[in-house]
Amino acid sequence: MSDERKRTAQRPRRVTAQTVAEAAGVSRSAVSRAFTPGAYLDAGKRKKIHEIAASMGYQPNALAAGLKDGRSHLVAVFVGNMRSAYDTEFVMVLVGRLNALNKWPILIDGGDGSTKQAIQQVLRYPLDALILRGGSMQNELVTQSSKIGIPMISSGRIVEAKGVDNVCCRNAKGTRLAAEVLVDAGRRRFGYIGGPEQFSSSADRRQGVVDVLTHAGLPLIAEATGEFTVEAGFRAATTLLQENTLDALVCANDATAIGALTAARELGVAVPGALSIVGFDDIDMARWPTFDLSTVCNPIYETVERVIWLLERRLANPAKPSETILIDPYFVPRGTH
Amino acid sequence: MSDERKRTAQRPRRVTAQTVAEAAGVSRSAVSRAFTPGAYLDAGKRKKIHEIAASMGYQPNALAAGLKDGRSHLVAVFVGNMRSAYDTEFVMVLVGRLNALNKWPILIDGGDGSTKQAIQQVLRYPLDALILRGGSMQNELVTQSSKIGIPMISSGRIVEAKGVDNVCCRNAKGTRLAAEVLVDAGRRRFGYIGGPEQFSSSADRRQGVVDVLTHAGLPLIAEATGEFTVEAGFRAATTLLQENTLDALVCANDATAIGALTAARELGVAVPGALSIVGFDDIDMARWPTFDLSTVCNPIYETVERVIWLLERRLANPAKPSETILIDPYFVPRGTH
DNA sequence: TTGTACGCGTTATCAT
DNA sequence: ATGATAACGCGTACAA
Repeated sequence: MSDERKRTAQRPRRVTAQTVAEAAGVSRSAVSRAFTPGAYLDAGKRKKIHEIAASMGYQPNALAAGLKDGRSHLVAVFVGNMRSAYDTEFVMVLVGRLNALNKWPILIDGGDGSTKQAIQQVLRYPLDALILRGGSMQNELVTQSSKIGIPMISSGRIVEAKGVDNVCCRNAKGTRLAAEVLVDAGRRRFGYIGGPEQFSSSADRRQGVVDVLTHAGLPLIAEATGEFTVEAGFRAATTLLQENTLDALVCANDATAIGALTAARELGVAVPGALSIVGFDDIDMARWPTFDLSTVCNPIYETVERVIWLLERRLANPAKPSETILIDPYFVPRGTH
Repeated sequence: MSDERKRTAQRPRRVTAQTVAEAAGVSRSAVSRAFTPGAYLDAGKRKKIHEIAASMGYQPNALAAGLKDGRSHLVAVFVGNMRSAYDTEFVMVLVGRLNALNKWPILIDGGDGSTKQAIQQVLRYPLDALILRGGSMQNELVTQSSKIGIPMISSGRIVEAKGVDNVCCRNAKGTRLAAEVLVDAGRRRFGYIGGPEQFSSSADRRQGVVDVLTHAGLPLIAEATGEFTVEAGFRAATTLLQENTLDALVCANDATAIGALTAARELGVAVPGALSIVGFDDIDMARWPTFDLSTVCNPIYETVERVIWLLERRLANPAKPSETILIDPYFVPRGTH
């Protein structure tokens, strides 16, 4: 009776194969076989077990199965900045693909500082893999989980460590493409709005612009940091445009460019008449009629496809040497250049 | 040797408590106790075990622990529409809160049709709970998991079923607040752009507008469906404004309103001079300088807080009767009314 | 304070 | 084709 009270106060445990076996008058292993494709089992018996299982709401416990065969089918996804439109679009596509493969993405907000303890905790799960999207503070995570032996795939930032595969955009090439288009169109007075310095992608994208300008014998007249956000892009562009006469503004990403575009409009600078603005990433919003932003496409589907591909290869062969796949961005001409 | 080859070809298994115990010259239970706060264990021995564990990269396996105590700390999060800005903002906040509580969110894209099989698969995990965000096709999911006995918390859509807790915005009140502001400001010729019919929130939001207009003795001059997206809002508003003379446009959500705002600008209709436009949700974008959208706030943090609160209460007391918490929206005056 | 032994739910192996 | 049994890694009741 004390036992009974305990049982009702506690959460009722899941229905187990044992219970189903008793209800069906078969052995527990028969139930297990009924749910194992290709296992030897009388067809009628299998059907009967399935029916009883369905009526009792039985499903094999994936945790116990994973304990047995060492595969949890759980994949942690660390997102550097959950407020970035590109990163969230990326994650949503990634989640859909993982779902389709019966891999279960555990999402971790890598943004704030409280993450350190979260890292510890989530690494207690025997993860099939760890996927990193962008971010900067993940060094600890990388060392931790490579010690544990969890395969890692990083995207948006190249991690040089054993057992880490990478998928990354050719950032410098992207801005180079954009800058070339603007130079060819006759633009001569360039400004640049970058991202935070700690991101290597920031440096690479800036370098692409500088390369083209140097080659064309043009100066980079002014630059500022836009922090990768609309608000910061707005502020940076406002300052830049008030203090300089520019005819081209290359931005480190689309959010920044959209902020810059808004600033130009408020200042009465005609886009693209007097000023060209280009972004980077090609997020959904860039396509909206209000913006119609010329930008560099950082292809999400292709990148996710590569991440998934590396994931499957790594799972098939854990000893496979690490590799880095570079994705080619391309210019998307729209209405702001 | 065949054994050895197998071991290197396969993925190396995680370090286990047994291995650490051998390395430290203690029993396996001592290792377990070393990681159990408040367990009896010599302080020096605990420290030594921790050091050795750290050097070997040992962490207790959360799967095995969960198998023992019946709690996986895994929470599935079903997202009805991963392309909705509001839903993604919501999910990101939710994920952060769950992480902080050491609950691990498994994200499921409830959007496309391939989901049915995914539902089956993810329910094999002994989930602590299931959180539903919006969406429509989740009836099967609800019956399935209530049979299994997994607690569910739905947000954005009220699910009438035993064991399902709900958090939902007072949708009609929200649009009522907005419509009242517009009527008080002297607007008389109203249009409405709604969402898809299968969502109850669509009907409720429309009703709020109708209530106010009826009370004021005003007609609803024209309406259309905006599908909750920017593009559809743009198209709907274009048609509505070309075929009618309106001075107020209430939209079912912010995406729709932003589309409508863009359409008004392209048609040369002055906002807010000749036309008021209000949205619903108060997503990040509504605040951006280009839009500066007057809208109804559907408070994300408060809603997430309630979801978390219900989750913890349910976990503490699985037999607790279901409840529905209603959230009060409020009008956010900005530049479009 | 410490070690032994059991159970959590599953699947694979081994007899039958 | 089927049932008993071992093993996966852990926490803990129990005995020492």
